[in-house]
Amino acid sequence: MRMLSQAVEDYLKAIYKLQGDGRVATNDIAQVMEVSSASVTNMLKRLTKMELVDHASYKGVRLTGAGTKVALEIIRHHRLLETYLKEIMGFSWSEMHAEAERLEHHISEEFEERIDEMLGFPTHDPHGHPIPTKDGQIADSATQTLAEVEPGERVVVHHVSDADSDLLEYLEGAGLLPNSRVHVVEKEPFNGPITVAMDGAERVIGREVASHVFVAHERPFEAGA
Amino acid sequence: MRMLSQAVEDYLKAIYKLQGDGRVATNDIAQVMEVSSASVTNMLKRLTKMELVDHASYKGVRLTGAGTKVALEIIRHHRLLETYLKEIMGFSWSEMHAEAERLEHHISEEFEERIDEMLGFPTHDPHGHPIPTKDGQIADSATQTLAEVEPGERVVVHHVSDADSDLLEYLEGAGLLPNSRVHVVEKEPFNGPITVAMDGAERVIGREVASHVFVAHERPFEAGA
DNA sequence: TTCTTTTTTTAGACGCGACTAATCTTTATA
DNA sequence: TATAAAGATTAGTCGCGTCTAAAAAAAGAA
Ligand SMILES: [Mn+2]
Ligand SMILES: [Mn+2]
Ligand SMILES: [Mn+2]
Ligand SMILES: [Mn+2]
Repeated sequence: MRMLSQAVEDYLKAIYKLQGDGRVATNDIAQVMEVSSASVTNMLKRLTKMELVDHASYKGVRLTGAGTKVALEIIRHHRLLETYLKEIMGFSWSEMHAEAERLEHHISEEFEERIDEMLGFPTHDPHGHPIPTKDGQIADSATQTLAEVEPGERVVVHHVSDADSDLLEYLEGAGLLPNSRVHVVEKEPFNGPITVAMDGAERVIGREVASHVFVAHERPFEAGA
Repeated sequence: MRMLSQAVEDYLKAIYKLQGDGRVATNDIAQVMEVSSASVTNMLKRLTKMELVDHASYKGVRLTGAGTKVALEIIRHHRLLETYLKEIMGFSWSEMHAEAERLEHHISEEFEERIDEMLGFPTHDPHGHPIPTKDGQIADSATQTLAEVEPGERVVVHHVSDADSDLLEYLEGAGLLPNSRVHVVEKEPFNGPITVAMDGAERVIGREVASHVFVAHERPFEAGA
């Protein structure tokens, strides 16, 4: 396997994250990568030649087996790095993400193994995202958000969105991080605020915030594979 | 200050290391960078436009103040990383160097500060090379090698060459690392082997090896600024 | 000083990864 | 179903960082 560029790796990662069952649209890739659609088409042609994706003109794109493997490898780097930067080096949520976003492309397998070991082979990163194994296995994530939970129900935070680090700071302050037990006490109508209880203490949060908190009804870290 | 590419940073570092008093030759840069002379000329033109070097056609090149600052910043990253990788993460000599060579271009100032702090603000890397300070101060290195020391003299290893990691493994086994006290017992003529005593135990090493071990007559880490 | 060798630069090319503008294909709407 | 809008691709350009081959300049030898 020849050396892949940072750009190639980031495209594969983006496609992986956009790709559910079906195929991924050029425009969607352009949006998350913050480049023009023309740039995406150009890259897709090259990724196709490298047999990392399967692209049919005007019909979207899908990762091949090889492409998936690369994407998962980069995601593994990213999540191990995030965990290491936060747990061992004391980075904040926002610094941690930005740093991992760059370093994920530049660490060696040796480095990956060292931090994995130093962290005690973690299965999830600080957001609660599953860390792919070295051979490309990955647990699937909870899909229900706290905003969808009915009053009276008790859930456990599985993972949180990694999109907005200010939000993460807020969630940390509110105690809404992976593994927190949450009891939904009340929901105001018309997308109104939600009253939750954690460790007995009640707290009111907005519906918007709640929609970035993903929950499960059982203990989350036993749930996945 | 805009973002500089890895290539630009590595050129500046190479020029810094080649540059003594005078100017650096295109061919010498080409050799250490392992690229063609034409590539070097091309890069020198661009570095000149960026005001990082001062290049006169056919007359060699010198770093400007700004160029020196960048070079020292990268060298600081490199040496802090080497120290961190070896001391905290348990990398070997060869892995440590290769890893630092890449990561030096990709860590943030935040990362730099964290490892500096975690290491207790070291002044020298595992080779004994001085680590530039954040504001670009650097201690100068010893220039006498163990091969030049006369029998009967007692010296302290200041630093070792970082060129050959097999050699470093050997030096580590022999106990010839920075701060080791060495008593030169005997030197065979015609570039023959040198007998040294360390902690009482005698050992015979080749002249070639000895020429990669730089020594001082006083305690080295008190000597520099 | 003149010729030869070495060093450096120039000229022209290439792949990467981005861009804009124009065009083509597909999908939605009237 | 014809037309308009949205989505995707093509065409052409650019800077980066590399290359080889050829030309020019500097240094060394006769
Ligand atoms: Mn990235
Ligand atoms: Mn994450
Ligand atoms: Mn480097
Ligand atoms: Mn070093």
